[in-house]
Amino acid sequence: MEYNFQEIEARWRKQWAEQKTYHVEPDSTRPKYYVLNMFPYPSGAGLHVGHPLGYIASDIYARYKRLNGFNVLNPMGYDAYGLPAEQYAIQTGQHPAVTTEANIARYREQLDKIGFSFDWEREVRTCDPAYYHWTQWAFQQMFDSYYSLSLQKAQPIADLVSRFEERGTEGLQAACSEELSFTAGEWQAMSEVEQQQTLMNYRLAYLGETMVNWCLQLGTVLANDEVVDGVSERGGYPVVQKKMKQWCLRVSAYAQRLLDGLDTVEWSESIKETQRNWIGRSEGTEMQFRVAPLAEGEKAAALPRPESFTIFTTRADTIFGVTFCVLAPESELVQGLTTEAQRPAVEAYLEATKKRTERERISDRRVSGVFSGSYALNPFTGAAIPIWISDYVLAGYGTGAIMAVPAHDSRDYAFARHFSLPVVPLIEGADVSRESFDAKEGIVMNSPAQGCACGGLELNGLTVQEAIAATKKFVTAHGLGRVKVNYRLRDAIFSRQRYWGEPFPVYYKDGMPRMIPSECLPLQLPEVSRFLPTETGEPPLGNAADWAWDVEKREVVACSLIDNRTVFPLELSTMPGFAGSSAYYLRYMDPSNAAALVGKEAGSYWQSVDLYVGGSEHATGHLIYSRFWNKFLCDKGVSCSEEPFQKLINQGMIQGRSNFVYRVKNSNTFVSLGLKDQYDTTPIHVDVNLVSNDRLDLEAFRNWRPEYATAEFILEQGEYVCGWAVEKMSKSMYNVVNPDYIVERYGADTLRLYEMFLGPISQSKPWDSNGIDGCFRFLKKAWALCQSAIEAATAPKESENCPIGQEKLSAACGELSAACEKPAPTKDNLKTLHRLIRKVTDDIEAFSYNTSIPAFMVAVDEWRQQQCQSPEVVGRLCVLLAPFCPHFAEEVWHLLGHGSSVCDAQWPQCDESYLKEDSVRLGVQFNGKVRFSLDFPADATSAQMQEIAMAAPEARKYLEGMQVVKVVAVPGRIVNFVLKK
RNA sequence: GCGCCUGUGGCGGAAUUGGUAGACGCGCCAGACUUAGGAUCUGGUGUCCUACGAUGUGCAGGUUCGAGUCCUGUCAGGCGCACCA
Repeated sequence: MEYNFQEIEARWRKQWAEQKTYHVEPDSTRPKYYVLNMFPYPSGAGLHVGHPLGYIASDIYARYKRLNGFNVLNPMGYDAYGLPAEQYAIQTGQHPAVTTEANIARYREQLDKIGFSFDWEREVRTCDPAYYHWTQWAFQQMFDSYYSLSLQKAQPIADLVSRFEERGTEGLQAACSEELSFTAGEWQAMSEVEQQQTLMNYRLAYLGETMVNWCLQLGTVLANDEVVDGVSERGGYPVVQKKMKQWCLRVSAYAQRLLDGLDTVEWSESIKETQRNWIGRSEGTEMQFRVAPLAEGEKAAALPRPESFTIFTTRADTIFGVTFCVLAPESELVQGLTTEAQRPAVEAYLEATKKRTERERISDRRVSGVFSGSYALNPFTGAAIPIWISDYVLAGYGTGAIMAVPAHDSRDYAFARHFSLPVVPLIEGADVSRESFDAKEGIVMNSPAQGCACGGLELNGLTVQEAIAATKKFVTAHGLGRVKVNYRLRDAIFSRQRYWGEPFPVYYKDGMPRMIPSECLPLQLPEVSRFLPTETGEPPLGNAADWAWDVEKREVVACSLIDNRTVFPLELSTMPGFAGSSAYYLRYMDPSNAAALVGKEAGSYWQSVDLYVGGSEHATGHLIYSRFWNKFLCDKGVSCSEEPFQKLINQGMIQGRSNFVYRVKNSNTFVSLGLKDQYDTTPIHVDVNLVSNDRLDLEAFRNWRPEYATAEFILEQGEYVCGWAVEKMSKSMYNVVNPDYIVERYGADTLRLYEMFLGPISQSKPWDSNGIDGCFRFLKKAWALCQSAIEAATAPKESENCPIGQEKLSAACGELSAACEKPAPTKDNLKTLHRLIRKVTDDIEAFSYNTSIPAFMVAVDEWRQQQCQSPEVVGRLCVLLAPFCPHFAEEVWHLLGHGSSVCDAQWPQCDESYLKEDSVRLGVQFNGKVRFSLDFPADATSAQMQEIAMAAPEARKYLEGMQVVKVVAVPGRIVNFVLKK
């Protein structure tokens, strides 16, 4: 019987849906396993073949785990908030909710055709109020928390308030925007608004005046990871720095835990490294530099002149090579340290710097700066050194001030050379005449002799590493500064001036934000008259007629009712994309719980994601934010696990493989690839769906576009061969391959098999339809093998003609196969089987699916040669094949007479005894070169192998006249003789 | 500049601990069956040579009886960070 994949797949698709085969509930009698895919944004273009790559890989693992007795959670949902739907809305007026709904329907239809074992009853959508209820709730929890550095844990903000009432900031170790210092008395003397402003400094979700990445074209701010090379990741519009009041999340508080957690998870080294870079921990020293008194006749600026300032350095050992200091232009110290004489120059410089955008700063790295007029005193030597201002020092990192050591820092060096400042080398043998010596290695020299201002620190002769440690110790002991750890990781900006996102559950009273009561959540996204910013430049929610909060009625009311006594304006910005994706994996555990994000029972059963599959492009976005979010929820006792994703697999991107036809210039004639060099041609992208194995379907091409209806072709051997190139998969290059097309033509099982066969999951590779026939052929061969086994099992009763494909079939076949004698598997059959079991089991555990598919092909070929008709062997083949080709396996499983789904079968165990060979053929080498092979007993020892090899007639000609120096015999591998004349 | 990863036939890619490099698939070649084949089946296919044989995993060294695999250097490609002190 033919392998009718369309009929088979449709039937099981229906059956699985009706039987709810993939629905799961917590079950304390079985171990759990949680498999998760990064949920997709439902774009208007639908799925292309790249999307299912990761889904198939994780589905195989999910099914494999289930066959091994695990209770597997494998959910799917949609990251439904996002820019494209909103931009489409602006252009067409179509409400984003409508387009999103339509796109989701299309995605679902496409996903359903591929045979995933998703539990659709657990679907979540980030734009569903029942879902974003908990996004808003988490935000409020962060607002009501601060981070205690002594406990390394988020704590209720109320605890901080009572602490302030008792002791002020004394002894407080808390993550904050700015180090504050006040007494209990001072706290009590503050007005309520002042107290609220003070608390903002500590809240984990806070309103902050920060420099943000502002994108004018998108009309919104962007997080650091959404800006690439000074332009927006989405759209590529310019991004400028702007000071704005925005909601922020104090991600930086968790920097150390985010770093430490990386050592506990099974992620690829490269993605861990990317996160380590992004967190950017650097251990250094903060040192106080006193400011030198003004010289005679100098006039200070009007502003109060600081007595000292603090710098941050990782190279404390180079303190004796400091020849100047540099302040960031934005530093608060600049005003106070600028002398009257230098003021015009400094003002001019600050003005010029402000005008330069981030983009210009990156592209144009000319050395620039200005002298402040003031001098600092080296804390060790007391020497006076000039204080400069330059934009190569960043205000946002460290203290915004540095000590410059031109001999050992390339940026300081460039600056010193440009402004003719002295360079003092400190490392033996370092040549600093042309460039600085930046490496942290070598032996220190040139530190002053005993008896300098801070005598007792002797660095000469130490290695750099020793000198850093010695200096740190000295600095701490003498109160010159402190050891400090800095992180590059910034707080996440959490406001977006957009419509299609989660609204903030916040209203404003006296200019201070207040949370709406958590019982009133979710605060639903209002309707707006238009999706663009308002005329006054407010975010799109400014267009909503009903967007005010009535604190008495506890509901949303019309904006016209705002009186700032009982009715207040609501927040107009919305949350960014990463808000909704930060805790969705928790929601899948308990998707319909109305009382909590995730219930205690569900949470403690499912714990965390065991296997997470998705693209590596989220390394510094989603994968940082959701780890932060989870750690916070873990502190609050909501999440049960410190890390949300235990194992992470990054699937590579599938690129497009474009095809070209070559049009002879000024004609409608197209020449085949091999002959194109004989003509003057223009390559034209041709839709890859008109091409098969790089051969163009001429008829389809003529019908593709009206202008090609009369096309003429110059063929090679009767065929038109197309050129090809690997490019990004995109509509404009006509190289988008739609999975529906593959499913229609070859079936879902072939698609699944082929996507895995394409190469290692984590590698990026182009989609190439050329190989798909090989996988299709394999399934057809496997089908034929299975058919003969089914026939053998059911044939004896010729009178009852089994109508295959009918409903009653499985029951009927069950009786039949029990009644008749089944062909027993031969030893060879079983040998092939157990070798396959071993290989496939090992491969799945290692996510190396691309290598287990060849193993299936070889095994099926072997069985066909052995004329295997054993239902037992074929049955176990079905189970092995079930994760890869579920429809196929299910069909054969039923035809073999099994009543239940193959999904609930048991994964076969490998019987090692079948793998042992009686004898094994090994190469015999002389002087490292294989000369002949011999059969050895499989369990031969090294000594026995030597004996056999030396006695072999073939060996005589090599051993003659030679002296055996050494014999190496590796059982199971090789026998090697080392000979000498 | 710093960090991470990858280099194997015409192509995608295999190769436990160092042990007969190129599994499997595509493509190509030959044959069988066919009125026909973009169907099916069988055999062949790294390179050089008529053959014996030689040679071969980016390049150059090293360790070893033996290296795709280990070590050193180098080149190329990809990714991440990037004036982070």
